[in-house]
Amino acid sequence: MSKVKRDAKVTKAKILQEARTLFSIKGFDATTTDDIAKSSGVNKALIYYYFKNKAGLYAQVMSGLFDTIYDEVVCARGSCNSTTDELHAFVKTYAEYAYKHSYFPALLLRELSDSGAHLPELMFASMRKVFILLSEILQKGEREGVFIKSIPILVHFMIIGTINLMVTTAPLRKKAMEIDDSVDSCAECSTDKITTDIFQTIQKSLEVK
Amino acid sequence: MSKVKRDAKVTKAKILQEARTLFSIKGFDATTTDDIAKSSGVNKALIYYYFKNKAGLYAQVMSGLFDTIYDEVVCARGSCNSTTDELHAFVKTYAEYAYKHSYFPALLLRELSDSGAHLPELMFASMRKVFILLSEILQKGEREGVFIKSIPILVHFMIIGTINLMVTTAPLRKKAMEIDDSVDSCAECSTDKITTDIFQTIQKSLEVK
Amino acid sequence: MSKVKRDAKVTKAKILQEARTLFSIKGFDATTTDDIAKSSGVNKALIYYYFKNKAGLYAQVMSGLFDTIYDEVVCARGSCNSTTDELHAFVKTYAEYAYKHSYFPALLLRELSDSGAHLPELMFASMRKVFILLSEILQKGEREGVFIKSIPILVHFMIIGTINLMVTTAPLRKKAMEIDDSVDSCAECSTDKITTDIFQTIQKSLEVK
Amino acid sequence: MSKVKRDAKVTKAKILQEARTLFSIKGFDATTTDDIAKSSGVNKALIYYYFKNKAGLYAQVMSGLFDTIYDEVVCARGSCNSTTDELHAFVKTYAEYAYKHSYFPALLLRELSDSGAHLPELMFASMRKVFILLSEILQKGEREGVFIKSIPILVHFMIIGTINLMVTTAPLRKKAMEIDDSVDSCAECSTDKITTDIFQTIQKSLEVK
DNA sequence: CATGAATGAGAGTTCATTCAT
DNA sequence: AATGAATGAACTCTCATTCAT
Repeated sequence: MSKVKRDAKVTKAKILQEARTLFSIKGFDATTTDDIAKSSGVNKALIYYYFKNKAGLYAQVMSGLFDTIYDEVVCARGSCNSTTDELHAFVKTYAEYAYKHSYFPALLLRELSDSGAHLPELMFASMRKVFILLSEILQKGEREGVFIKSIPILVHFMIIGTINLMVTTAPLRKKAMEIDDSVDSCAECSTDKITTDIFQTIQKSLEVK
Repeated sequence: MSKVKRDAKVTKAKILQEARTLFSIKGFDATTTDDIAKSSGVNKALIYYYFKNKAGLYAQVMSGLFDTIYDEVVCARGSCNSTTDELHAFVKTYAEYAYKHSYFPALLLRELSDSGAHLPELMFASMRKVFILLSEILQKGEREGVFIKSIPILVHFMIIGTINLMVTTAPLRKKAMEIDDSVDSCAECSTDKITTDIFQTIQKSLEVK
Repeated sequence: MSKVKRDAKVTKAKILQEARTLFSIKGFDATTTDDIAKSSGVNKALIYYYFKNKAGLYAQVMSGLFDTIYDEVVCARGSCNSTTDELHAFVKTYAEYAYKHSYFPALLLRELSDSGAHLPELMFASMRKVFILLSEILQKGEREGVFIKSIPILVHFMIIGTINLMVTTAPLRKKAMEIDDSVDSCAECSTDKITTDIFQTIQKSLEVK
Repeated sequence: MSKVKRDAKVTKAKILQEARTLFSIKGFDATTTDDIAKSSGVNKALIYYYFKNKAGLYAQVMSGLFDTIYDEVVCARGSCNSTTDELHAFVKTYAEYAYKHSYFPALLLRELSDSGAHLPELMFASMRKVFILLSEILQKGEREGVFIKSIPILVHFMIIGTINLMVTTAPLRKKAMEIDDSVDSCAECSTDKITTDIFQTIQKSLEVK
């Protein structure tokens, strides 16, 4: 029994958390294992002991993220009483998650911009699960006659593409506004306003006339 | 007719072209100046002679891209005879450009995922010009009573976000389809189909009832 | 008894020693970190691990030297029983140190010829301490009425300037003598003779008539 | 006949002058041919055309210096009417030259700190000529019975060592004074005062009692 | 006489990774 | 479980020098 209680799980979690933050801020390449070790307050070699190497740590960081978001969407969907509501819940949950964990959009966009070159299997599967969820909602709506037939992946990308860009460009848009406010770049829009607008756009396009 | 090339313009252009390709495939960090020099068939030091440093080369590469796309949109807009047409031209031009120069979406997403941390002024200005273009179209439509009031940046991100993701994920979606084709991920959709769908979605959401 | 060396202190000392030698022979710029690493039998990166960068190593090398000389002078001064003796001890100690560690005058002259452009704070402080020591001796002599009032820095530079030049030009003077011995350039003078001569010169100039 | 009169001599002189300044400020290694070319307003390649290489330029710069100082001392000596006066003229001329052309002491000290490793023959000869001059004065004084027997090289180094250090450390001493003025480092002494003090010191030590 | 284009050889520095304890 | 010491392979950037005109 050691003096200081050193729980492997706690240490590992701390490393994962710091890595997630750093990877999202600086990207995979620009984040060094030294950075992560320092932030986590552990020795660099320990990272290799736990995660084999930098790529292994990255993979673990990434796959954790999508599982969380998947769970949240599933959960939110539970308390809906119409398919339209479910669509709304999807948009709302995703947007709120993205705004709350602003490292997430950065990581996702960067990952997708690689054409999945390094995309670990695990992460791909997790990402896909979220997409399947939306597909199910759209199909259900179609069957019920409340949505017209659509191309699910386009709807999906329209939702998450817009939200992700809004989150990652937030500081940029704020800066732009200070320089030139003649064009509204929604620099101070609330998450709610954005969520609503995106949902309405999607809904209108799916509407059965 | 000399064997030795000593034409600054030609050499510079060659470097820029190879750099563009490499940056888009591997990103800024993972692309080395050695790579670029080798691909361009020039001595590494020449890159520094012309572009001061790696970041300088990157900045020139990026701003060149947006200027090109801006010009193409402006050009396409010229032969339109309604504001709705102009919107269509915007979507179509952007989509076609993105599909044709598939390195572009990767570069853009990667850049935006950095929250503009390294975003050179030059590039920011070029990007903004494209956005302003769309804003003008939307405002004109409003004034004419053919579009409802909208949030330009959301419309913009909806268009380019969707297109960029479709382009960068193309190989990924193809791979996914081979594994599991139960959910349509539009792996073989034509540029035209995608353009049309996106345009219609946007149009419906802007429609005055 | 392990074969592999993992003793930080020993390794660090070895690097410092080799660096000192190389810097004194070739100067800061012409000495490469590769040279130092090779001489020390360590990996180049280890230099950065211990000293942050080349300049940091240099600073450590230099301030170490002055601290040593300071200590030696203080020590020698301890066993003196007159202020004149103390002055003699100063000259003698400095001269003996300079002749024994002949890399030192080279490093010092080179450093001072830079007008302190790169002079690290640490080193400046160490250098100054030696000067203050001499100042104290001179002041004490004044108070006691054995020395006339003098300008300490001039006395200091007269002593160390002469000694340093004698040491660094030793090979040059030997070479010169072989070519033309009509003018005595003291090519084979002993340290003792030089020390005595310098001391007497200074003493005479300080003498109260 | 070209439009703009481009006199080779003028261009060469300009390069030499700028090189002298730069070498004295930054030393041989840290001065780049780019620096010199830019300062001189000429193309880099021209330096190679005129001086073969960087070392050649350096050699030309250096040997020019000592010839000048030699001439000035010889000249000053001409209007003296005692050997003591001649000694005074030597100190005075050297000090004034050093203070006026403050790049000179830096170059000299740096050069001497190399133990003449790179010292070009030409420069060595020029330096030696100045020393011989002093030797002659000292010998003459001895013969006349006004000076005691001395070691010429020590007298020489005492004079030029002190002066050179005073000039090169001027900025350093000024800085030191601002921080701590408890010890006088002669930060604001005039050239005249320094010259006088050095001369008197030397004179006293040579005095026949 | 003068220049812009181009190069080769390295220099300092960084970093993922491993070793020994 | 955890650490400081050590390494090898790269990477960015610099610079003296040369080429072609």
